[in-house]
Amino acid sequence: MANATIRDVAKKAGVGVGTVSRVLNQSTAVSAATRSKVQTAIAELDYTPSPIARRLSLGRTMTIGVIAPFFIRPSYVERLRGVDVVLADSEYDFIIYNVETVARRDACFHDISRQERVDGLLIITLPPTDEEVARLKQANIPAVLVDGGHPQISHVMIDDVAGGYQATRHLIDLGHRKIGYISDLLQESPFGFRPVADRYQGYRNALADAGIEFRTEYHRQGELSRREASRLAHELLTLPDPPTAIFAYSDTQAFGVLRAAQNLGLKVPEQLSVIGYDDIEISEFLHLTTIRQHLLESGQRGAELLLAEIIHPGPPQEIILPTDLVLRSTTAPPGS
Amino acid sequence: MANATIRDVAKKAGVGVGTVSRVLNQSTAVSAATRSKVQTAIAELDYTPSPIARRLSLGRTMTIGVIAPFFIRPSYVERLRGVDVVLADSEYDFIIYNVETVARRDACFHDISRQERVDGLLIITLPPTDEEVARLKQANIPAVLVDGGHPQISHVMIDDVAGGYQATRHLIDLGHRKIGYISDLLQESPFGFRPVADRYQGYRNALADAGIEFRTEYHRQGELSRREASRLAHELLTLPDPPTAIFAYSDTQAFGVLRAAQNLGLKVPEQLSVIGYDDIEISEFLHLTTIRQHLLESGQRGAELLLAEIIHPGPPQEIILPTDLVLRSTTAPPGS
DNA sequence: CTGTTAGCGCGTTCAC
DNA sequence: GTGAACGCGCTAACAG
Repeated sequence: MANATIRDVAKKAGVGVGTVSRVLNQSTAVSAATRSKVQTAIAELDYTPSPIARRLSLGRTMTIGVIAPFFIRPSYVERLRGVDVVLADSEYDFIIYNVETVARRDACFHDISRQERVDGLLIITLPPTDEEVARLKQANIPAVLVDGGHPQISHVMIDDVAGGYQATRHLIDLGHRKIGYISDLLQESPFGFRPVADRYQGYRNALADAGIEFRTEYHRQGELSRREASRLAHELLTLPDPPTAIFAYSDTQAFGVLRAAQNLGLKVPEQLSVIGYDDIEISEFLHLTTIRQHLLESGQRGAELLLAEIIHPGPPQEIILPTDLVLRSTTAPPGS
Repeated sequence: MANATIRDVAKKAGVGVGTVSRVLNQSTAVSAATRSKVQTAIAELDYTPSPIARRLSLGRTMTIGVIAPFFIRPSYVERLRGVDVVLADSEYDFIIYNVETVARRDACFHDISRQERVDGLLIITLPPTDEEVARLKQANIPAVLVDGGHPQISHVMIDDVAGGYQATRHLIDLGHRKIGYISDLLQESPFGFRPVADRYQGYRNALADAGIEFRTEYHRQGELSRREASRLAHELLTLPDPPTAIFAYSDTQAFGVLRAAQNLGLKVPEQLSVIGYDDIEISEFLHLTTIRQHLLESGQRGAELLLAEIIHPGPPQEIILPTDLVLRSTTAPPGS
């Protein structure tokens, strides 16, 4: 038994297909009598309109694309979850474009802007180039950025400058003056992630505001892994005048710092304070003081923005989400 | 400038739309001359066929649905990633149905089997009821289960009985005779997860094979959280005759056990051996001995199975993936 | 080999 | 208020 079509319903109800379509779409111009006739016919046939036919006719795909490097890190999943929360209750489906390489990212953008696959695009973390933005505009497909900014596109970002400031400031407030920073590679980040530069900026600002001079040797950059962070921390801690506190760009890296301290026999937080960034799941277990981002919320807000923009296009909006300091047991006054 | 249609291409190339369609679909019955004419026209117009129109005409949606409780635990993300690996290179899109409650799961199944939304369904972890299976069969939509089994549906499962056996056996081989097991709730698992029963069975089998009597008081069940596991472990370890080793249903719970041991001043692995299950990211950092599942591969194999089944439907297949023992530093001979 | 035509299922004028 | 006809862009079957 093939699925019933709108024609079957029309026939069964003794009306035209136009009328059926009208009751389906809440058009008011239908008499109560015929409306109920149609509705019972629909019920009897267990009829559901075909989404694909609907899309073709409407010229809208009713799906929104989410493009992101989801599987690199858990935080993307959390953002995606926020997106899901919003979209699940909408009439939109969403399809995921997982992008783990620059090549694939380009292919993805190219594809999307040419084909009519999505009604809107949610771009997580991967800042589009000006050219890509232009192409999206021209193809007239609404887009919003989550965790990334662009003057011509609506975006919701986390205030990473403030987050970096907050972390550093916390250390300063505890009395630290010698504060190391271990970050992701500032230059070579594959997609040019903004947060890398922003958190660093926050670190610098906090130092400056407190009248603490920035020391080049206290800033180490490396690939985003625990192992590498551990190596970097070891360098920092074996300096002639080592820092008494270390701020790590991510919790993962903070764990590397913890490991290095352990290897050197340094007690945390008595002899070394450590603060991370992200508040991933395991951080609570390890009592890591860290900066929490409102990841789920950022996904939600992004999806809401996009939905709104699909309805009425407007000027680019900007939403900035704050960060929270999560106080646990890896930070304390120096030499306590 | 609206996107070019097949008609525009036909006109520009001076041929009929049928011919254009033929070169698009690799039909061999086209002369080299006209084919190249068409291809240049396509290139000049930057033409891409409309997926939606194609779908309507074909009667296929070219998308496959993936339904799973993704965001509850990281392991789902890993499976999903495997799915993505396979589907990204296919012509299928995939859309995710995130299911976190039984109600939503039912709604999801209902929806999918009625509407023509997907060409195939990948169901992760959520075993469908017989009625749901029947409905899928009737709606003629291919489905495969990942991390779940059903006699009438192709599935790829991880051999959790063997995994539970492997974990327990490892402890026995080290010389332990008093082995506790902390598991998820056997009865009340919301969706009736199979792994819960299977790992328990593996535990029992290993015990039996080694001639060790099962002791009820050594088996504790509780909700899947570190906190609860910690509480349970505390109970176990304060028994008059406490176990010398504990097998935990998940790494998360194993961390709870570790915490309990720490609180009681028990040295791991000298005074207590602990083995987990999953090998989540942080486990390596914490040196947890555990059982690793081939999660990504299970997603891949599932997607491959589904794709194959969409092409030629056949009898249900079964793929069983082994588990690996990952030896680290939380297990040792008793009293070592 | 290739042009033409009839659907795919629905939304939407346009007359009645 | 309501039915009939047309079009969305493409594929497939049928002539030629």
